[in-house]
Amino acid sequence: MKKKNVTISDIAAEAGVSKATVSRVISDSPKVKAELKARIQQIMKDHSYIPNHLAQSLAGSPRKTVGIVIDELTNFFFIEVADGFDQIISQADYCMQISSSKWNAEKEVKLVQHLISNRVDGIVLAPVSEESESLEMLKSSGIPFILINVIPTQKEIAYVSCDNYQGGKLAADFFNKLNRPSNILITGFSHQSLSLRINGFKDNFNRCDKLIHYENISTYEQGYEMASVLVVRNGLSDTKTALFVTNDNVAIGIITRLLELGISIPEQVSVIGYDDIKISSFCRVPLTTVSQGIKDIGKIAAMELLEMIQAPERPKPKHKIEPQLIVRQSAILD
Amino acid sequence: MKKKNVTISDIAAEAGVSKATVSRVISDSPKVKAELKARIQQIMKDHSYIPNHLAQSLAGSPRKTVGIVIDELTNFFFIEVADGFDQIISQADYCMQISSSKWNAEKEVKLVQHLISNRVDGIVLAPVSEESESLEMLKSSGIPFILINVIPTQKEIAYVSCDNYQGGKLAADFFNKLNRPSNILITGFSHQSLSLRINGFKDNFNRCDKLIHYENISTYEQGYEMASVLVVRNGLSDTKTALFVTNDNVAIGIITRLLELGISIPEQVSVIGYDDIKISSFCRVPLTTVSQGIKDIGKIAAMELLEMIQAPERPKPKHKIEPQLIVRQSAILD
DNA sequence: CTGTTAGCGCCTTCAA
DNA sequence: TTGAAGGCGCTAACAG
Repeated sequence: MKKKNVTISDIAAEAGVSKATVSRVISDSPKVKAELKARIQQIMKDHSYIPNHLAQSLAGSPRKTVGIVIDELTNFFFIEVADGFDQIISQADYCMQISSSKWNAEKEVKLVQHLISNRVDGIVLAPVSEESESLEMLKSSGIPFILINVIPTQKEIAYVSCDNYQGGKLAADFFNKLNRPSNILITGFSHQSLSLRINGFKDNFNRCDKLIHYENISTYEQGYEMASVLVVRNGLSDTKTALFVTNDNVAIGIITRLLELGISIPEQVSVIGYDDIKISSFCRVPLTTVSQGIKDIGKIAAMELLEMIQAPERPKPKHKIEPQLIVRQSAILD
Repeated sequence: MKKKNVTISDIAAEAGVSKATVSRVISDSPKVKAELKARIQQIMKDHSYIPNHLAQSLAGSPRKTVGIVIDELTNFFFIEVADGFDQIISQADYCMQISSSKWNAEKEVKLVQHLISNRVDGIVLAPVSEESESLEMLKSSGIPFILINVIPTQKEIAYVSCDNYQGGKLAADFFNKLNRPSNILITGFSHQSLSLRINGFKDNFNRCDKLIHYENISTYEQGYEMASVLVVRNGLSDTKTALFVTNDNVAIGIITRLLELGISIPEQVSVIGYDDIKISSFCRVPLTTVSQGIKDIGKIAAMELLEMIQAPERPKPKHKIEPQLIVRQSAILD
């Protein structure tokens, strides 16, 4: 005997009016006599009636909902982007739904499909790959969408992304000036944003022949552990070294461990990170890092998405955010 | 001339069959001739047809969606809970939607209402207050729900929460043994979980008369800044002090700053945190903290919620998780 | 195996 | 200012 959901008919019956009238009360239409309206509202309240939004949407009323699919929940980069996004979107009285693909292309497709089939008003996607299957689905769905953290290979797709190549170049320029005998590059999962950073770095660093490159280091913990390995394998205690770590989380993990091992930063080992997540400026050795204005990414994406929802036919907005090297303490020029 | 969404009728027409048949193909029913099925699937693919999930749900097919409302996105506690929750929930092939109330009761109500009106199958809520308005809505909605990070005052409400009073007591016991001349308590926003920790602490710490209490410190940054104040105002450099900080994020911020100021931890200042977020074990001075098994909270909530969705009539599950003091380095007994 | 007929809960003309 | 009727896209019995 599960409690049946109360519907518009129920409350219409109880009020002795038609469903249409109740519907008008729901949408706060001005053309219902005030007294009647009040009475109906009371009845709705008494029954804790909440309109079925699925039915409302099916029948044509606005969803007021947008979805955002990120790659990873436990990564401050994405969380900060989502947070910035939420700030704008909720001001406009939209609801935001986050979900995480966990860097899994299949899961991403599933989530995007779910969003589309739920007919949300707009979608923000941080795609696992720049040639994600999701893109075709998104395009043919007709739902406005924006990509983040990637520059789409196809034209006519909206995006907000850092100029990652340029970011890599900034780090390389700094490395060139730093001019350390030993130089190490530490990167994460394979992803367009990463390849560009790597290319930007390698194309501009003038001693790539001796560059050591470690891949697939993506988390704070992995960085922390990696640091010990680095010390042993690459003689960090003996040779003055520079580290370019393409993810702040990892960089902070590395620094934390290096300090524990008594290695001075930036004197003995200089570290440049990437992202400029919030804690980078607060950690033990404030991080010199390539900033991509994280909060902005979320906010810009939100504003543009809102625009696209209003006016879907406009040309697709494309934001390539200029990165900036923030010099703090983990790597400085003398 | 916006592209009209393709519907089940469209593809039925094109295939020259009835909507019912297409519907059967959608739900992968076995009783459609293989050949026909293949042909219809092809047509669906050609049109990038994605069924309208709103209509499906309205007509009775399962939503396969659950919602989780947390208080704060940029807080590892909630993110880790959500991540654990997601792990279980997605194995069961459900979609999870996260949203954040930002510690705002009104926004919480709005989000919960949104979830209910979207007729999700289940809801997890970290309520801003233990007497949240949301509870009534949730109860009368008939949708299974579980509260986290709070012990509801009403009976018959499912929850998964740490025994926060006990957590406070654990810290107090440790403080008693530590027996420092100066003792400071640093807490965050007003919330049941916090009051209990405070009570548990105060009821069991045997020198409360001299206890100094700072409130409303909730983030890493605030902790970082607070530390400088503490040093000046409470003479941390002169008097051996113990700090109980009811949030790891804050504790780490404080420690970071204290180290910068040349204060030794745990010798000069001992710090006990609360939550045992992931980075607590990896930070510069691994944190002694009260663990509430964060990942477990999410996972247990997920498993129970799934059960509740299957069998709504069963007694409501209630999990009071026993906290545990994890002694690492930031506070140790000699 | 496939088609027909009803709704699901709500909104939206169009009349009254 | 209110009501009646049709339809949104899909599923679920029943028939055939």
